[in-house]
Amino acid sequence: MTTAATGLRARRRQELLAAIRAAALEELRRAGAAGLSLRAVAREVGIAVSALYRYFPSRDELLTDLIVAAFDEHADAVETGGAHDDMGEALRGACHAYRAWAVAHPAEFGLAYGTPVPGYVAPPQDTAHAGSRIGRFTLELFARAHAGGHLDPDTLHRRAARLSTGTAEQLEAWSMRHGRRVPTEVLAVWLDLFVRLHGLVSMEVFGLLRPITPDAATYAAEVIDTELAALLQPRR
Amino acid sequence: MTTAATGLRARRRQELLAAIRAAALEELRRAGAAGLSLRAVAREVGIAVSALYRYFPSRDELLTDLIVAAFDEHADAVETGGAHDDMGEALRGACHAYRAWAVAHPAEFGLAYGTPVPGYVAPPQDTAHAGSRIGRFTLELFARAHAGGHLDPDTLHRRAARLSTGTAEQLEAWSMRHGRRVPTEVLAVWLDLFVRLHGLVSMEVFGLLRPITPDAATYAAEVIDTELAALLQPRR
DNA sequence: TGTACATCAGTGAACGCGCGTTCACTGATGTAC
DNA sequence: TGTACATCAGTGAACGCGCGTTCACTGATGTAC
Repeated sequence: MTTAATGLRARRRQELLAAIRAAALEELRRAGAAGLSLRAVAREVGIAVSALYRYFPSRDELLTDLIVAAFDEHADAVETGGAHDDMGEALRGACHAYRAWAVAHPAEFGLAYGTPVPGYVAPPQDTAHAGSRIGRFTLELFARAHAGGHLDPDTLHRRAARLSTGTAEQLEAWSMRHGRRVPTEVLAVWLDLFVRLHGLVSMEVFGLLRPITPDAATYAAEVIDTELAALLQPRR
Repeated sequence: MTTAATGLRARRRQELLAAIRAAALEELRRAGAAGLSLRAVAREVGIAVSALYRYFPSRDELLTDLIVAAFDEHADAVETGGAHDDMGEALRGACHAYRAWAVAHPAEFGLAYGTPVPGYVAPPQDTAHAGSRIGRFTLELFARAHAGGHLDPDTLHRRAARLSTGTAEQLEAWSMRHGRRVPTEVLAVWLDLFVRLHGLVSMEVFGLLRPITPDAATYAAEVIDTELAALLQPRR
């Protein structure tokens, strides 16, 4: 007799899986990726250690799961933040969401984008898709902004003037691989913005900005404004 | 009877200390900061574990020592790279040295600037001085470039227009603390460059650029060129 | 609806391991005279 | 220069601990008839 559309066992399994993930995140925050311990996770959930092996075949698989989840949540946040019809608002929203999620989830951010965990290599087939979502989404924003004539031609020209053929080829290969055809200099300013934003956020999250600008939120807003002002058409 | 100006014991002590540091770096590369183990270090040096306690009172002190050394070596590299009379060359050299050292020493870079080691907090009085050397040196370069009229006034004006009073106060407090009086917008473009450069380097070192631009060196040179071109007086 | 059997989730003990730190020790280096 | 003593660097065993993973088990959930 099936008790419901999805059986009692299946439902309990989902609940416990969620509890395990939550406890693992807690542990990640407390002890870091290298210190994440199955026994501590089990203790927190209130089950035997060995029960974890019904959910994850090894500690590394649990780590991979957390990494993929971090990428996905971060991408969800950026996509939500970038959901505007006005292109300027969309880009601003995406940038601020990128930062806001990272600041609110430093441990997950560090896990996904920080010092690699030694002795652990994330299997690319698992993480590649989730890890590239933000890149694909923001590139799509740039493509739309460019198509709509919102990008400043001077900025594009200046960037094109410094673009090497080597970089151009790599950028084009990447965008092709993700099915988005876009002028090369747009790809270049897209990556430039990304790099700057990531530098800003990782310096803040890892505490490197604290001695200089303790109130990093204000500074972050300025950097995003300055960068977008240089990128977007002055008249709008 | 003293056998030399610095006694036999003292000399041996220095040698063994150097060997311990070298082995600890090796271990850092292999196992990461969280996995750095005194026993493994002792094994590699070929001494008993307990002997390490004659050199470092605890594992954490050894970590602190490595962090300070990383900051210092990085700063040495940047100061050497920035040693030019021509201000453009000096800034370019410093930026490239910043990146080159990081790419050549990924483990040390990650230790100093990456995900914090959980359960370990570097004592500020030990790391603050070494950790701020690069900031102080590059700010000095900016101050000289500005004094010599090498910074592009348009860029400075544009940046000043977006500068909040909050950020301005924090930046000025920092520069005062390090005894360098400089116009606020110069401080702002200095930090902007720093953030961008750090984003570039940490994305490369942590492998985030690999899927996009596998040949990161070429892209890095472009970013540095683009940024400096916008910063420096067009005529030179 | 009721019964007999199969599946499967969670248990608890055990394995072998490496860890940081302490401590009483020994033998070599350094010092006073 | 030679001797007696003090200092100190390195040893090796021991401590208590937490770890990932395996395995035979039990009892509850699900299925077939």
